[in-house]
Amino acid sequence: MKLGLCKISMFCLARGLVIVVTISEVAKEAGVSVATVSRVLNHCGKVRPETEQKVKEAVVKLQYTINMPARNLRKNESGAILVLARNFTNPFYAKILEGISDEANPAGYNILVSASDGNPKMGFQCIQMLEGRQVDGAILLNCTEDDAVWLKPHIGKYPIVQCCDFVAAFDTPKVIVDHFRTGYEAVQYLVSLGHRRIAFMGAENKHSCTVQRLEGYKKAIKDFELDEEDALYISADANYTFESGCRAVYPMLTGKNPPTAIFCVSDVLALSCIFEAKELGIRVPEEFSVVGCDDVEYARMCHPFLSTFRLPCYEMGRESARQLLRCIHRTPEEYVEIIEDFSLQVRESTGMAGKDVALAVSERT
Amino acid sequence: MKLGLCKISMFCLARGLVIVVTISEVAKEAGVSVATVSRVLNHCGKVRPETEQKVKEAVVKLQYTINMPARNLRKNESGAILVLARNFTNPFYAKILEGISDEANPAGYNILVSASDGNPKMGFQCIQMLEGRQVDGAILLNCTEDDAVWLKPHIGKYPIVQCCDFVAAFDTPKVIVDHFRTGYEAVQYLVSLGHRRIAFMGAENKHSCTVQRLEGYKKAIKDFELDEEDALYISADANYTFESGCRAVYPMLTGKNPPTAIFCVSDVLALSCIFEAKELGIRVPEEFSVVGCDDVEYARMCHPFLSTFRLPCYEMGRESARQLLRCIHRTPEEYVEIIEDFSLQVRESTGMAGKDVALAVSERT
DNA sequence: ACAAAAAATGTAATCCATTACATAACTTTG
DNA sequence: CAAAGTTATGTAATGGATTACATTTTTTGT
Repeated sequence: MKLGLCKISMFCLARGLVIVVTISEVAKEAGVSVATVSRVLNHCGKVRPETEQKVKEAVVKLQYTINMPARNLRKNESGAILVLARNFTNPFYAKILEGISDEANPAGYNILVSASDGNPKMGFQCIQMLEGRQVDGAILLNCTEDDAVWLKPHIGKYPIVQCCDFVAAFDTPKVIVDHFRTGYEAVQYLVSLGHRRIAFMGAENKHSCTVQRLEGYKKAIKDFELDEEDALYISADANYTFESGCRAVYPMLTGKNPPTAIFCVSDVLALSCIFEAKELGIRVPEEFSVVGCDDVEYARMCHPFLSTFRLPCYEMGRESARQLLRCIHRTPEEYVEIIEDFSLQVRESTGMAGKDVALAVSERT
Repeated sequence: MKLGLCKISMFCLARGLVIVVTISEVAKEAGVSVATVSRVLNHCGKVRPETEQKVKEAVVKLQYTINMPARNLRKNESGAILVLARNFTNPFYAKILEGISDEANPAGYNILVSASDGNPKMGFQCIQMLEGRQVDGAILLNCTEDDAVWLKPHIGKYPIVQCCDFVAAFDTPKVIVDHFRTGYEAVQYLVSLGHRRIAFMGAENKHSCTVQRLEGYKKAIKDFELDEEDALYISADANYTFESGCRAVYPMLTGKNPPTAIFCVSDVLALSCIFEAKELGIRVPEEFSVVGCDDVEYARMCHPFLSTFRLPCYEMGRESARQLLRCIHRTPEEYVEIIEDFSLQVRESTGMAGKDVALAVSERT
């Protein structure tokens, strides 16, 4: 780290000189009472147009701005909502966040973010901020059973929405996709291509998307009477990192009787499978098919383009915010479990089982 | 979108029943004055250990939590900082955000995020939140000349730090890398591999990283007496999208006398060049070398691994937060321009000019 | 044991906007 | 033109914590 040219910030001096203009000064300037000023500011109550004009002029002249903490105190609200996620480096969460912003900002709410990094301090933080009235509600992106300790006693007390990953038993609005179905349909799709040995890559966490997809996968394996072996379930680390995906899939690909296809609970993991397969000289999709989940933008940045489930992240974000605002404004709907649709994007990382057929297929698409 | 099982939220009912415990109730319970309770809560002033004990017990018994808006009003602070960026979908910004959080959270500050999407409402928002005392300071990730209108009159009035992209003329603390040098060194490096026709891919924005890299590039082109042609400068869209990168590089690669190397102002754009080259049957790096910027994790997810400049995003985030907190606490340092180091990660997307030599090199590494 | 110094605690003002209620000004109606 | 009804405006309480200053209690020194 290098230090640049010397520039002394005049900040200290300047800061002390800021004169704080309050509502009563505006009132004095306009020759009215504070109540009238407040009424103009809040567009409520009856004010004679000419009075309103005077007030507005005074506001401009004195460059008045509302002191939000004061208003918040009086109104007992904060005008902010909390978004709690494992991390925002994941483009998947970033997209949800975008949706939340687009819905909440126009409604006058600010977004506070907090990355829990998967550890349970999350609950403490969250409750802390709700109790401290720093936020009016929270959207949880990675709720798991582990959160019962802190969440259970507070459900119904504060506006909380579960988005994406969730725990069914917690009675909050939920905006989710049917993860079980993704697992089931992934297998179904691969079976339709002729695969019989299909692996599953999860992650070392209790996220519902991981857990339920595995269940869907297992159900499908049973239903279609496919090879059922513990060796076919592997796990990357809790954060779905590329390296952990490579490490997890390597022994499977080099062992005897490897699978001909795999379903991964995230795109990054799917990319790691494709990468590792290529490293080992295994052709994708001719010899090994890979299905991912999320449809991040990187899924189409190098060949083979990834076949993956597209989840409506942005829309889920918006819907979560919508639900949360309903709770905050005490107008929740009767239906609080909203299941968004997903769709399988068939691209280049999947093909028919058996090389020759596969080649023919991949050439056709 | 489908609606799930009917679950009526009991939220409405429960909410109304929350009894608000105030500091004076705690005082009464503990048999002391509010001042004493406050002193215990803030760990300031002298309080007899046994009194402190009584207060703490009362706090636990009544489940008291501080009303933050009230405290903030009195202390004239918000305990929050604003991070303004074009978007957080970009992993580059997400990483910076992570650094900011890790520094600011332990110091008791919450993080408010706002995606400006590159439009000038940004300034309005930012000033709005500072004036409204909703945040104690702001970190700007995409400051450009366009922001002068709103920013100039407020510099020194509010704690503001420029991170990453910046405008030199705005006298705020800056945490940056020397973008000019990245441009220069990219060319220098490519020249060392024997390249003489080197292109540059920028973006349709005024970000300093785009602008200054182009300047560094041009200077190097002059210094090394290389081919200097307008046709060698191309631009992707303002958001550095993959598709726009593909569109921009296509005519160049298919035109006559194409370059043998290109330097891109972002990794996603570099990946788009590699992609497009491969589509056209141009081998990377044997026939076409590509250098990126940012070193996002996707740079090493498929071959050829991208040669790129690694910027210390996380550390820049931390340092920005550190600087901002100094401003907020009125203890800015004498040096407010902090230049972080970058490093070129030489990987597989660059090679010697001329196929045979290039092959030899790529095999060696 | 008593004055002086130090420590602990309490009282009340303060931060600034909102809003219930009171009052004033203005219309309408018979 | 007065009474009743509307509409506009003002007064003062309120939200819940912090903190300067005042007062009480404890400790120290002789």
